[in-house]
Amino acid sequence: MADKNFKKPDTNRVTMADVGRLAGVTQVTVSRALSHPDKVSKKTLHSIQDAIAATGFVPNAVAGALASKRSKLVSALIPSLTNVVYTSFMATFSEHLRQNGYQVLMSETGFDPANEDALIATHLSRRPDAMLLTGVRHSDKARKQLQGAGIPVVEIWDITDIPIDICVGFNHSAAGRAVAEYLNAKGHSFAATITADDERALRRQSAFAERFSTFSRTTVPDANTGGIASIGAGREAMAHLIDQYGFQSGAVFCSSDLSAHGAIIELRTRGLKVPQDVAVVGFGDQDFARDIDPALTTVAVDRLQLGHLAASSLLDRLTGQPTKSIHDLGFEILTRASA
Amino acid sequence: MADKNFKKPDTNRVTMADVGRLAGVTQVTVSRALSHPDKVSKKTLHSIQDAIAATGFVPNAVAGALASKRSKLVSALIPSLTNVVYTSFMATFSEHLRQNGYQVLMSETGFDPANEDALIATHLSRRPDAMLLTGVRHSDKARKQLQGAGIPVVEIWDITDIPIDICVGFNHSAAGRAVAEYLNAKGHSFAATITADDERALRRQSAFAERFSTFSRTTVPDANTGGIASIGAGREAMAHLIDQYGFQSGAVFCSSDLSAHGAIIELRTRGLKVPQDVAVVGFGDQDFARDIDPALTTVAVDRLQLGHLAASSLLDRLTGQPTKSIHDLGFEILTRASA
DNA sequence: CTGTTAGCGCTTTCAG
DNA sequence: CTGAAAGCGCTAACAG
Repeated sequence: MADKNFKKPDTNRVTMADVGRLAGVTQVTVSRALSHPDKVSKKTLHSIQDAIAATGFVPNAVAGALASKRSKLVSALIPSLTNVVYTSFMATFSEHLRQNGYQVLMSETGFDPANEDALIATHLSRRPDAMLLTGVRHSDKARKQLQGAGIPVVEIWDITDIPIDICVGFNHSAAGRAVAEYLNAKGHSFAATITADDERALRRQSAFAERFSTFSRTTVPDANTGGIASIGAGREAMAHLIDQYGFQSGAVFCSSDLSAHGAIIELRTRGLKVPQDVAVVGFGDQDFARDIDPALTTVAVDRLQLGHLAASSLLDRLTGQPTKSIHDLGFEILTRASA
Repeated sequence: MADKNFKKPDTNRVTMADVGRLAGVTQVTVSRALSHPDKVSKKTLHSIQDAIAATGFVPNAVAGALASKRSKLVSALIPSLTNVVYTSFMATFSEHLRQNGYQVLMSETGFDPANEDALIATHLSRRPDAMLLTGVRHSDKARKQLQGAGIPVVEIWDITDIPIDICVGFNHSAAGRAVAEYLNAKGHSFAATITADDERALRRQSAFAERFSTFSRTTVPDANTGGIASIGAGREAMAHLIDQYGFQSGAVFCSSDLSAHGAIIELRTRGLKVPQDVAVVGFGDQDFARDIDPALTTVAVDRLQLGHLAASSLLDRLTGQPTKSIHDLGFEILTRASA
């Protein structure tokens, strides 16, 4: 809005035509030299390369994209930039795509679903060649827009029978149930949960609570940490469970390793022993999970695999290869000291 | 390379011309309705909006950028996507820019400086309206390319007298010295450091070591954690300090809150008390610093302010406002329980 | 192997 | 307030 409609101080931008002039060929030949060097004679190739070096030519990908209808851009919408769970995935994903000549345009959606539609439109205006979305719950409008764009779309971190195009993730309810079974097998008869305000985390929590209560016939109290999981939020939630529910023995299933870490700190500060008094299970298997004391029992998802699959299935679509559209990565409970 | 030169299945993309046809005006009027709605009559504005809704038109920002020479894109090169220190800054930065109609194209440079030049070129090919770089050490080639692009550039996390254009950060050597003085004032006569392989971290470390040794007349052993700071790396480094140097009392200055956290865990696991036996100082004031036990004494930089200033000074340049080119944010030692 | 000819879908003058 | 004309810098056929 504060847009001054300011015109860029026409930097003497070098074009392919300029390079061509210097090398004694037309602009088209320069274009060819760059994209199909084998279709150009060694001699002209050389003089073009010299001309490029001399002029400091940087190709204009904007013009290229307009002409070719391929932007070599992949849009990625993730809930949070500061959550390592998402960014570590993105690092793998981006790297894989970059190696194939694509750049990733990433935006944070936050945890407000309303935000997503607007962001999708903004991203589509850049004419990305493909798009990555987090989760499988998207508005009808979003689905329609994406279908209209006619580009490959991958939805990650969750699975569904009816993906927009491709999905790669795992079943969150199944994960919640598996943890309930694990803790029951360990002989726990009381359990609580610490959950962030995230749709998938809530699904794990409710599946956990439902299953666990079939074993213990007690209800499973939950402490919600709000939007973002953190060590601080985990401490607070644990404090709440202790103060409000007198929770001093049993097991706690946290929606994130971070809040689990916080819960452990709070328990120890109060003189409670982990896992003897309270067992703690995290989620995500972040890098620190094995390094804290006690080492954290948690649910692991192969994020590397996730990043690779998301990228390679898009790449397959982009190159016309056949691809599976539903990838269930599963998960694994890693037993460590905390539970 | 594996590029099949695959052509996009010509989705019947709606253009401004299509919208115009439906609304009974020319393409130009549609363009105006979108960018200068006040220059179009209420009536045509309405019929255009209806036509847009009916067709599901999404403007083509690629064509727009080519014609206007403004991409509304800002490139950002950061060392690591998984380091909260950088991403929390980016969240602020991106948000501020988005509110002004810009999108941020972010890439990870890693800690290998050689990578940067290639990435800068790739980014410049998208014709961003501005660029953000991390640190103030850049190759001559990079500087030249950036100057040739003629766009505003902001360098963050460090300061220099000769920024490419704008820099906003603080003096890392001064921070290192300040911590040395702080620990000396607390009466410590032995100190060690735990440092990641990061140019700025190394500068803090060497300034710290130099200053501290003028007080204590002992050398300051350093344990290098390699590329990325983490809790695990901090534990290992602390173990190394204890095992190799018999370091069981004194103070440790860590280049990151993460490694400091790891150091504390290692110390406690070995039965050493923090801060009674060993005092620990971190760097960065990450969100968890106040939440761990003992709460972490650390060096804080106002990341929010950093994000805002980086964005607003670019925006100032973009709108032709005068702007300071060197912003020294300073830093602050936050005294908590660990040192 | 190289050049010619047409656009890609917009924004920007300049007229009316 | 609206339209006509001219490109932005490149890629994609098609000739030669």
